[in-house]
Amino acid sequence: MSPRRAAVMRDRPAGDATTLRDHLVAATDQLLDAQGAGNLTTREIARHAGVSDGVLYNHFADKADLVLAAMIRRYGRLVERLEEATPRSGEGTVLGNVQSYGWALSRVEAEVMLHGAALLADPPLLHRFWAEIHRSPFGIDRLRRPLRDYLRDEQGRGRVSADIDTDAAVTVVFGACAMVALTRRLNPTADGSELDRHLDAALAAAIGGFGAS
Amino acid sequence: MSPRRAAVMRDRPAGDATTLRDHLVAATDQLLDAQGAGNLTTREIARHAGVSDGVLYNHFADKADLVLAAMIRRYGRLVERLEEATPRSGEGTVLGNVQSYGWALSRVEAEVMLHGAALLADPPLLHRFWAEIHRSPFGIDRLRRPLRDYLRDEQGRGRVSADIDTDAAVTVVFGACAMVALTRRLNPTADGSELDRHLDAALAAAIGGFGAS
Amino acid sequence: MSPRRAAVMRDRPAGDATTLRDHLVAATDQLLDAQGAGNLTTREIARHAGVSDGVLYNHFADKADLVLAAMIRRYGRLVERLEEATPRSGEGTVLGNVQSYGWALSRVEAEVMLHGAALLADPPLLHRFWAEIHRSPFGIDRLRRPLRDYLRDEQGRGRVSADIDTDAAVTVVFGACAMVALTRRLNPTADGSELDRHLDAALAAAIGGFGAS
Amino acid sequence: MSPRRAAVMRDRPAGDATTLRDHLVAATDQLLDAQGAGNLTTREIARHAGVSDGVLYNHFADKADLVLAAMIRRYGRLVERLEEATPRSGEGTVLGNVQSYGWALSRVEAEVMLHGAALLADPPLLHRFWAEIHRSPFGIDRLRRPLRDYLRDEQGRGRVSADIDTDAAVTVVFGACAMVALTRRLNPTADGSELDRHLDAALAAAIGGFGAS
DNA sequence: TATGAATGAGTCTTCATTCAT
DNA sequence: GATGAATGAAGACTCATTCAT
Repeated sequence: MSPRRAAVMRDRPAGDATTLRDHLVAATDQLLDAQGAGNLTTREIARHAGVSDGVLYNHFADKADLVLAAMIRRYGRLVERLEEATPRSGEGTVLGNVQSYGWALSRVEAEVMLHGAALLADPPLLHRFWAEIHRSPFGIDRLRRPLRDYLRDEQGRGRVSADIDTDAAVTVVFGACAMVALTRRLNPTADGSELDRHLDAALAAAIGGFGAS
Repeated sequence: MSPRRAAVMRDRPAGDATTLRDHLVAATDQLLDAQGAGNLTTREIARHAGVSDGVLYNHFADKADLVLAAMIRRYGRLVERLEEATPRSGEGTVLGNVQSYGWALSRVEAEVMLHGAALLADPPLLHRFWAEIHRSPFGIDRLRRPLRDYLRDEQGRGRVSADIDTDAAVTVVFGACAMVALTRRLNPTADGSELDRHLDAALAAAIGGFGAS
Repeated sequence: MSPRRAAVMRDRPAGDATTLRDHLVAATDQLLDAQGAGNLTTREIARHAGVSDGVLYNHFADKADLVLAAMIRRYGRLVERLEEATPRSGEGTVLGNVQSYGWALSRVEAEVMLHGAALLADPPLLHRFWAEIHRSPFGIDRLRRPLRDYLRDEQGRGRVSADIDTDAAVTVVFGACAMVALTRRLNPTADGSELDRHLDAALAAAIGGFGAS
Repeated sequence: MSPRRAAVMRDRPAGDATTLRDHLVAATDQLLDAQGAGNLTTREIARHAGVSDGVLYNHFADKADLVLAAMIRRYGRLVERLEEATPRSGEGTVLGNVQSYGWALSRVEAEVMLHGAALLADPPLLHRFWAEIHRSPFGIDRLRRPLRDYLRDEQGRGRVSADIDTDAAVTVVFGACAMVALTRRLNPTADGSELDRHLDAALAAAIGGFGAS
């Protein structure tokens, strides 16, 4: 005599432990991707998830709570994607490694930018997101850690200056990639490969240094 | 002979040529600052400007038109503020110059970020903003030009590597400053001077280069 | 299992299958009658129907859609009422039959006139109404058909001239009745029975012919 | 030291006695023709008249007052147009005379119908119109009088049955023409000449009579 | 627990009317 | 009297949230 399951959940294979809550988060995540956070109605989410308008409130305090969960899920996915792109120290050249990591990073940033913008535009939601992120292991720092660790490893191998503040270097790389990502967002019609070359040049400038020796 | 002026404008000193249109833009600008663009209603704007609900439509096609005007005004102010911070080539050290410019830039970016986010979250508005911006001299490039020109001047003096792509270098500086600005936005309670030191370190890393010689 | 019903519908007897949609159409129909279509607000409809302002949009695309449904309902009722008044050929006299049908017709026309006016004043609505009407069997022709069939039957019996265009005759009868209906509408205080006599005279003139034999 | 004249009125030739009031009525009349009475704003009227938004209230109690004046003017024009079409008794045939008058009448009715509809849809305005019309010589009866007088003249000549109620006959003719006018309005794409033939047939049926002799 | 229609506060926008100039 | 910007009361419609079933 278990409680009623939503229609969508009833058709799932027996072993599937996906809860309706997860299902809602996943559906919201997809819609977030498709149309940004601004024009997202609870009705659309319910429709897209194949459930009734009201269930949402059985699993989340309010709409913001659901959107928040979806954004966190999205953040988690992006972190994983980024971790896969982490270069291995000692292989290739440092510049090549950072550049290829930069390409992946820039794409992740372009993707995160839209949702980050929605967050920035909604301070209370941002605050909740921020608090939630820092509860998970490493917090926001987990995003930066792979590159920092890589740079430190290369310092150990003598391929990166020993007297460099690796945290500062990470900021430089993340920043350059973010600038290119922003340009990509602002100019959707821009030549993508030209932006890639610009990013390569920027990372080369940072790694080589601008200062006259 | 002439129609009446809005109640708010009537109390102004005789010489004040501020139009109600300007007044509305200024009021919107202030509210934008105080609460972001997402939760901004026409009624709030009218109330804050001290005028009736409908005036807005005597001066602007619609709400978006007013918000756009306010954002452009804000953008113009920021550009000017930034131009004042442009370093003079040949004086001090390149690193010191870029760092002090970076502090100003980072603050400008922190300020622009909130409204840029609203823009990013509202594609049609972004499109109109973008078109409007590029109609003014230099367009968005005007933001980057002062630093690029400075770096080129220093190249001429032999204080910046001749083989550096100055556009790429600008991207690196803007990016690092933007990262710090973002952190500032995300952590309003963070220690500002620590962020300043981090920015100095990042710019030093970029200018000096990370790569082991 | 099922969602709740509107407060108004909850008090209905168990067997009552009236939907809220029907209830809204009926309420609109009544208001249309009471105050014409020009000054009809969605709030008034909701208030008069005893429901909240927003329900309307759960059942209709927009206000026009609801008003249209109400008008079509009204049109259907009138058509039925008119069909009941159709004379039987062979009985009484042709003049008497047409006159008594004319009385009914004139009253129907007086009633339809107000809403027809609203329709005429709102071309897009008129267009939708027109399209909708023609989807139902017979379309607008269904209104004219009973009288035309009656006249044809009488032609068969030799009680109406064989060389008469029955469609033209229908136009004459409908027109005379409409003129009287209009007068009724314009002079709400006029003596109704005098108008009835005038209508009788008009139909007598048409059936007898004006021309000197 | 006469009062200020509106800009539009200043350019008129010296002898032109047209008042601003008349000018406003004429402008409204034109707009009424172009876009019906429903979507008519005071701003549009003022713009079209080339005057300021506010003058209207120096010459009329409110918008309805102005629209009313325009409708009365329009009514007067139509009456005149119709009077010009009055047939002369004794000439041609009665049927031919009534048919050619009918064509003119039907066109006048088609034109009046749209504004009449607006009137019917706005009872208070209708009431004022009605009162105003009856203040002018003959009132609404002036519209019917020419045809009635013609029929009476023909009765005198023995070309129309002496025992016909000419008022009733006028109702029949006006009605048939109105039906055709309505069809014209409802089916803007309909074949005009087919409608003309239908009207001819209807008038022939009425004048000849339907009843088997 | 799921359902989905009902709720009603809130949004942008229009427009007749007013009134200082 | 003329001007035209200011006024503010509606209007249609949206949508997060509730709740009887």
